[in-house]
Amino acid sequence: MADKTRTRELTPLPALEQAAECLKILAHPHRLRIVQMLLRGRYTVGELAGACEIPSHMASEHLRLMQRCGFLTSEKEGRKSFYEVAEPHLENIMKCVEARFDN
Amino acid sequence: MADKTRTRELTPLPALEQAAECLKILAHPHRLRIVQMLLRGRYTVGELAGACEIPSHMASEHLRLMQRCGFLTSEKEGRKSFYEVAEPHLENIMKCVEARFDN
DNA sequence: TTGACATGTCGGCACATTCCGATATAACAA
DNA sequence: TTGTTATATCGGAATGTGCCGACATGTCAA
Repeated sequence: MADKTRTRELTPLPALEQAAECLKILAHPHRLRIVQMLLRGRYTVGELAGACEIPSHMASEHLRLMQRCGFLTSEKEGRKSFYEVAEPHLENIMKCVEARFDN
Repeated sequence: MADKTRTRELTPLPALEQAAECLKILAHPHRLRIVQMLLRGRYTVGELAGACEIPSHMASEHLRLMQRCGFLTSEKEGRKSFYEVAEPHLENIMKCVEARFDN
């Protein structure tokens, strides 16, 4: 085991296929903004839609997509739905994105 | 400036659009493997194609795509082309992916 | 009840992406 | 030269995604 950096095993292809699917879901400006907001708190569909400047039924579709793949969870309160982050690794990936693209 | 964690500015939408384009390019199992290998060394099209188990002309297309967006650079040596990583942030993002999807 | 509001779902058009065969170019060997 | 190897590029078929209008559901207020 001379040089761990060079000889470390490669991630198996099936795992990379999973990773690619998750990245594809994240790879959308409105979904990135939604995740960024939800990492800071709990928001309704309408609030997230407003922040993305899109109609709320489209925010609802993005949220459904991210809920189906385990990124988010939701809770109904009256006629509002509050969403929050369910996948803890989103924070790290978002930090990478911010480190590269903020300012 | 009470709570930096909650009140930190959101990344502006144009920056998130750029981020989404980069993530979309990364969001492919063969391209992830290529990046993972190139983070460990310098490889030819044929070597990368072999590792991905795809024909080399398809590896060539993935490499061209990642070169156009600034992820990679290439150098010709005889009839071979060696590729290497040009965007330093790829290492961080790849670490996030490995932390979540390895094993 | 009626009406407004918040969210969710459906159908379809437009566009992008993936994959592949075929072909092109350029380097090397015989 | 001819043939082989390594890489790159083109065109098209199949598939996927984003976006939008329209509609459905459920909640609250008057």
